[in-house]
Amino acid sequence: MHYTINELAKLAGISTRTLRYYDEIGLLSPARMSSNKYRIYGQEDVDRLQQILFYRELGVSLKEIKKILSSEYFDRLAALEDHLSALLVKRKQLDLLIANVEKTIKAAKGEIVMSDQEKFEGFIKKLVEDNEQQYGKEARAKYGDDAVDRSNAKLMGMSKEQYAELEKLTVELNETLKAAFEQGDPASELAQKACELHKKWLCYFWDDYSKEAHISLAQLYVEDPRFTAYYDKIAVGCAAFLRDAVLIYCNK
Amino acid sequence: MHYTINELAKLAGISTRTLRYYDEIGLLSPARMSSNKYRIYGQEDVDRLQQILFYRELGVSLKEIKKILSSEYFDRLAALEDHLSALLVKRKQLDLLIANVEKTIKAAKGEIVMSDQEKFEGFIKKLVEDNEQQYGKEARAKYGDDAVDRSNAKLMGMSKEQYAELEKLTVELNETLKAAFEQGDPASELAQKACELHKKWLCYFWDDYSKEAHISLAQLYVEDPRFTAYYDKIAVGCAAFLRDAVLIYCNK
DNA sequence: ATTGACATTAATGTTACGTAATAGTTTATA
DNA sequence: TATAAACTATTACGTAACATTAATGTCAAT
Repeated sequence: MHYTINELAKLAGISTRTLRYYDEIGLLSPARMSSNKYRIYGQEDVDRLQQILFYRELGVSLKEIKKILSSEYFDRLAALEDHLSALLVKRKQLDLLIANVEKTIKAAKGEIVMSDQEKFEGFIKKLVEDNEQQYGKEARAKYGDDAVDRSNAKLMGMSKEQYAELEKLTVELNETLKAAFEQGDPASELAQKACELHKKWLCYFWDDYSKEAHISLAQLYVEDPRFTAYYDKIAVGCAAFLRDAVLIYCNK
Repeated sequence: MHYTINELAKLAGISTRTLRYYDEIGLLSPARMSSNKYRIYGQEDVDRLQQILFYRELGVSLKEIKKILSSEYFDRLAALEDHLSALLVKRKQLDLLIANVEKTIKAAKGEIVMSDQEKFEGFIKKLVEDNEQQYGKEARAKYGDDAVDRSNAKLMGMSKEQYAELEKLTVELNETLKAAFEQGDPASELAQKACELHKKWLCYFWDDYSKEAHISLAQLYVEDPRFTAYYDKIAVGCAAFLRDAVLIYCNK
C-alpha cells in the first residue's frame, strides 16, 4: 500500500504542510520519491506516523518523539516518565499562577477600595431607584437613564491622572471619615470635612450634584447592605455616621 | 532619577536584551535617548516596567500587557478575569494530558493491557519476523502484511465489553502463570492451564491460531528482551518457564 | 593610548507548523 | 487535443519572547 502526501494527510487528519515539515526535520521521510519528485509513503511510514501522532497527543515535542522512536522499548517508557514529571512541574507552576491571578483579582475587587464598573453601575442604579422613591417621577426624569449614561461615560472617559486623583481622594475621604467617626460627633469639623470630601468624590460620578441626591445617597448607605458593608469595613456603624453627618452638612 | 539600560536591567532583574525588545515592540520606550543614542529611563519607565513584570508573572502575554496598561482600571480587571479563565482552560487540558500519559505509562508497564496499536504492531511484527526465521518465505505469506492488518482490524473493532474481558483474561493468565511458576513444574496441571489461557488470550489477536505459531511466540518471549521483561515482571525466569510449558502443551 | 566595560544595531535560532507565492505535473473535462 | 482543475514541489515569511552572536561604537580609568 502506498500513499501520496495528500492521501496520507487525510488518512491521518493532518496537513500536508505537517508531513513536509516532518520530512524536513527527518522525523518521517517517505519510503521513496516518485520520478516526478512526489513523496510516496509506504505502510511503514503510516505506522510510524501513527506512533508520532500518538506521542504528539501526549504533548511530547517532535524532537523527543524522534529520539523515542529510534530507541528501544524501555527508553520509550523512561521517556514517557520523564515527560510526565515535566508535565507535573508545569501543572504546579500553572496552579501557582492561577492562585496568584485569583488573589490579584480578589485584591483588586474588594480588599482594596472597589472601583469595579459593576459596582458603580449598581451604585448609580440604586441611586436612581432611591431618588424615584423619594422624589417620584420628576426625579426620575432628572436622574433617569440619561444620568446613568452620562455617569458611565464620565467614568469611562477618565484619564489615568484623573483616576489616580480619584484614588487619592478615596483614601483621603476614608481616612477623614474614620477619624471623624472615632471622635463620635457628626457635626464636628472633621465630620463636615468628610462630607465635603464625599461631595467632591461624588462629583466624579455625577455631573449635576444636588443636596437632595446627596442626602438620599447617604440614606442608601445605611439601607443597602452592599454599601453598609463597604463603609462598615472602615468602622462598624460608619455608614450611619456618615448619613448623620451628611444630613447636617446639607441642611447647614 | 534616571537609569541606563544596564542599571534598569539590574534593578529589575532582567536582561538588557529584554529591555531593548520591549522598546522595539513599543511596550516600554525610554524617556529619552542621550546624545550618544543610549537609552535613558526615567521614574515613570521604572513604574511602568514594574507593572509589566507584574502582569508578566501572571502569565499575561506582552501583547495583552500592552493593551492592559493603555486602558483604564476596569478594563484591567476584566482582562485579568479573562486571563484567569484562559488559565483555567489550560489547566483542564493539562490535567487531561497528564491523565493520558499516566494511563499510557501504566499500560506500557503492563498493569493494563495495552490497546495501543503500537504495542501490538510491534508484537505481531516480531512474530512475523520470527516466523520468517523459523519457517521461511512460506510462513511469511501466511503471517504477512495481511495478517497484521487483520490483527489490527480485530483490535480496533473490539467493543468496550470485549476489551474488558481481555483485561480480565490477562489478569487471570498472569496470576495462573505466576502460581504455576512458583510450583516449578512446566508440565503441571496449573502450568498447562496457563498455556490454555495463553492460547485463549492469543486468539484475541490472531484469527488463525496454530501450535507452531504458539511455540515460536513462546520462544520469542525468551529471546526478545521486550517480552522477557514483561514476563519477568511477573516472576524472574517466567518467560522461559512459559516457553517450556507451551512446548509441552503444544506437543501433547 | 590602551584596556575593559558598556552601548548600539542586525541577524539568526528556538517550536511546530500556517500561509502565501510561484512553478511544474497529473488528471478531468470540453 | 487543448485547457482547466487539482495536485505536487520549493521557498520563505510569520508566529512569541526573547537568547545569542557578531560587528561596531562610546566611555571611564589606567
